[in-house]
Amino acid sequence: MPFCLYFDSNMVDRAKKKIDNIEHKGFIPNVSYDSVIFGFNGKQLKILILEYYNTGLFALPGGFVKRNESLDAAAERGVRERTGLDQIYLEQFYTFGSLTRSDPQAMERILEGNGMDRQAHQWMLDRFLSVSYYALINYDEVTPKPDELSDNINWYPIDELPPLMMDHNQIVNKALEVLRDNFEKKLIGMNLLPSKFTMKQLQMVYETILGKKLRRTSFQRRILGMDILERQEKLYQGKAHKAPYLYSFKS
Amino acid sequence: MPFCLYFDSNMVDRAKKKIDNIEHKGFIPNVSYDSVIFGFNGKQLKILILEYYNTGLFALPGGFVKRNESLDAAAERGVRERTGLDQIYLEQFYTFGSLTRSDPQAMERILEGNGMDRQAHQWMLDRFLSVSYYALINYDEVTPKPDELSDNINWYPIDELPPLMMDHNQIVNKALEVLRDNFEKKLIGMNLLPSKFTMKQLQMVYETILGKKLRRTSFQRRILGMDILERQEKLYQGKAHKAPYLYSFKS
DNA sequence: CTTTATTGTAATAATTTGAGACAATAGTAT
DNA sequence: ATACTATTGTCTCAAATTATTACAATAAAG
Repeated sequence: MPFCLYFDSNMVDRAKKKIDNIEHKGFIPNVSYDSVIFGFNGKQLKILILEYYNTGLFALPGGFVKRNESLDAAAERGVRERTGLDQIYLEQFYTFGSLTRSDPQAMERILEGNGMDRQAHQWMLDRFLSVSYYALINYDEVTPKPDELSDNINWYPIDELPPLMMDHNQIVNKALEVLRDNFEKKLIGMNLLPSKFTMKQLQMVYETILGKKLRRTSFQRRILGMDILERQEKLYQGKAHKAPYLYSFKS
Repeated sequence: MPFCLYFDSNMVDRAKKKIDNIEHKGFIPNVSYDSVIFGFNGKQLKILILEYYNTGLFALPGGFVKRNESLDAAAERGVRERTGLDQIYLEQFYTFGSLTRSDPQAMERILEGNGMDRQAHQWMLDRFLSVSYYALINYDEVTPKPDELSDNINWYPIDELPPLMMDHNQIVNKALEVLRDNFEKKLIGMNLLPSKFTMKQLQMVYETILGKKLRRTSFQRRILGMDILERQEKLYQGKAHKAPYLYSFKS
């Protein structure tokens, strides 16, 4: 079959645009984002994991960056679509770009499992760099929604994750590392709790994320000393002991 | 001029490869890296800045990621090419992806200034995400080398930077922020010094990066208490006072 | 009205950090 | 030779911070 071996730059432009339309659907090629969405159910730290149709493959929620969309906006859009929440605490933490991270075979299985045309989505089989974000959300406010390619989306405790596709387990580990590093420095614990919470709940969050027991009195004194909490009404839990105060974060 | 409006996927593949060769020269499109290369001359913290031929434009050293090269390897290659050094302390710190960061006009000036064909390098005028790294190197061991597009490469004190193109000033600011956050936590000060150094030199590094004076005695006690230094021979500087010990980092 | 588990805060002990003090030098000046 | 000067390494004691214990104040149950 004859094919033009030389074409002028005008033709190149047009061909490129054409191929972009066919192949990338207006997305930036070779770049994706993945998000590690953390929630806290009162006892355990959990993250949202997708399961793709008919494949048994588990993955982090993620997606692609539109040509006319900022990177942050793409990640925000993704988390909003999965959780239904606006105004999410979201932080970029690393960009993964090893040569071995992409897995075209797994991607093919996902396309097949969804009955999608392999050729029309060939660009998805290419190498991708993943810009990774973590989000902290209020577990109780969320009804997770699967994406177009997936069956299922569920909370998994971070120490009971299934094997994830590609390097997603590694991404989760890095997210945890960075979260722990940033947790005290940036005072972001509130994002995992409802707007009003007890000191005990806050302490549980800290203990779970830092992975160690904290002394109740020191914790209370330290947090109150930071002058970031506002004391609200008492919470009567119907338990036979002193009722705790509720607190909310200032500003 | 007639142009094929529909082509089968095989043709798409071949066309894409062809266009990649013409346009991206084997690089991943829409992704670049930039590096903030820090050095310490004994008094000031400096970074390496490029000046492009005939444009008056200043920029961070950077480049593109080859299709068969990991992201980290690309950044390492870049820093190695600019500094001549192997085994560099290099850390990825953020990926910049706003819609406004790319500046095709500036890019055109650079291509023109270098007498390069605008059409053949049109891909460079597209939108780019920049994965940014910072490097800490031993100032005295380096003879910086300009890249293919630039005239000049020079050390600039971080508080006397010229206006840089695109969002590069913002990238430097973020690098400084992250460097300061990581500095004590990761004990990376040694990378800015020769392998043997005095306590005073190390203190100067800490003071410069943290931006505050430290108490000599407390600093010495704290650092020695960390048990990360090995004491070496004394350094006779020909000065009329007690000679300091040299230290090196353990392991 | 006593008991129980938990909460809020104060008091005290332990540890870390700050700020001087001081002896030991390596060269210079006398 | 001897005294002088600036700097270094280390020690001591004070100040501040953090850990641990103690204890009174509940809210509901028995």
